[in-house]
Amino acid sequence: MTAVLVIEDDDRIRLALLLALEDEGYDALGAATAEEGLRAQRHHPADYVLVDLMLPGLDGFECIRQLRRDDDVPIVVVSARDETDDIVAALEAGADDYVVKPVAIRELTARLRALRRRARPLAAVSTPDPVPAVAFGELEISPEAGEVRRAGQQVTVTRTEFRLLCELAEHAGRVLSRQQLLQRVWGYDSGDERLVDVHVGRLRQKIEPDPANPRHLVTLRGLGYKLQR
Amino acid sequence: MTAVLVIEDDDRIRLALLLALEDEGYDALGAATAEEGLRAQRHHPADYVLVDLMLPGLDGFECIRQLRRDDDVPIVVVSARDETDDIVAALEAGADDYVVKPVAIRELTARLRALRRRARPLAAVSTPDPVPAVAFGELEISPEAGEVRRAGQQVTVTRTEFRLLCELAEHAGRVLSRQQLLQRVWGYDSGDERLVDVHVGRLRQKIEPDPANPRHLVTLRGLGYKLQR
DNA sequence: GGGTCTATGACAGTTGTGTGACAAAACTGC
DNA sequence: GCAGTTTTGTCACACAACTGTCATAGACCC
Repeated sequence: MTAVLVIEDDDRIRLALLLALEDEGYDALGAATAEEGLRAQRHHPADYVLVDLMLPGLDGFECIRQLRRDDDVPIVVVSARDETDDIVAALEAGADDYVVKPVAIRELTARLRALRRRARPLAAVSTPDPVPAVAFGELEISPEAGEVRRAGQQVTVTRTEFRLLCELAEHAGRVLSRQQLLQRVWGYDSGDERLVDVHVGRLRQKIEPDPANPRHLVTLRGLGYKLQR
Repeated sequence: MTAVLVIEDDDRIRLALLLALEDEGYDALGAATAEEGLRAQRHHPADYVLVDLMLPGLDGFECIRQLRRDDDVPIVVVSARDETDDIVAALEAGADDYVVKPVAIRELTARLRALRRRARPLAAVSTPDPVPAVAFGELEISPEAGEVRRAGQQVTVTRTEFRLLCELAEHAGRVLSRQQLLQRVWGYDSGDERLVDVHVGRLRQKIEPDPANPRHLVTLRGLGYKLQR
């Protein structure tokens, strides 16, 4: 599950945020001070950090700088102050986004998802030999690791589906005919083209937000299939 | 230099943004409509795109979706509307950030810099080779991608329409008789010439701004059809 | 104004695509 | 090897999209 750390000294606001985030399906954790938050993040790294600016002791700016020193986690400032100076300073300190309280939980989670799309896949940073991942907006394909993620969520695809997806990804934006796919994915020189349809259908069930209206794995009638962002 | 594309229909706001961005050392380019912006980005990709939501013709949301389809460029919405629904919809459509007008230029550039930190180094790997397209004035025909775009906006044409269009484009500026088209597009040595009319009509519905007064796909009475700029 | 040419809406036949059901094949743990 | 599970390929059918024909109305030319 996706974990969020909320660093906010006001108990009521922190609690409200935590509850709202949990309602949205996040695993939310709170900290009342910067020090506490930094410690928590060091020991149990969350996937996102929300941080207030006005904190007792170490303030938000410093908290962001310290977080950034050894963590690439997306940081969103949630502050009551709507001053350009604060916004600029927070972003310069290393924050990724800045929203002004009170903020609708839907906006907040939408911003988290937007950040998720940009967040570096962990592997690319921490693995000495980076896995050549391919990203298509919400879709991430790691051919080496043999895994596929949609909006950060890992989805399990079968080997055939994976090969099919890779083949399409390799020629992203271009149409591949059913014949070409049969050839490249299955190694068949001829065969029933319906086979491709079926596997495309199954793949859509797994990687499309709305499989009935595919946005990435699209059909080009009479031509074949194409993968696009 | 870092290039920014500003898609905003209000001339004064666009100009103000462009000047301010240039002051900050960016190479700023403006577009008054989504269509114009999409075309600009396709031909001269900028490093960032700022886009308004309320645009004449194609609106901002659709513009974002189309940009995202084959571009990983950071997109920031600059809108007068401060509604949660708009913010969520824009972010879901693929925007990376959303700021409310009027916005301090310092905040905007700070947000751009924050986005740059996140800009996917993977982009180079994941961005597919640009799909070759034949440009024809406002029209772009791309056999590889199996698509046709008018003013940057994708239009779906059927296979027959596509072949017909290609045939006309190949002999752009010259008249092709119905017989010639029947021969080349359909492979018929003889047949009802009305068939060509019908398909030309359907094609016009899709690619002409005003299908009743065709400007590109014109009739030459008694001779045939011609594609012109 | 009459003849010719063109545009277009309606329609039915055809083709292409999506999908659920099912059985064969491959894999798994024992 | 065996029983249970997952994956794969085949098939049939329903549905959607496309195509070509036709009829009608309108545009154009002399």
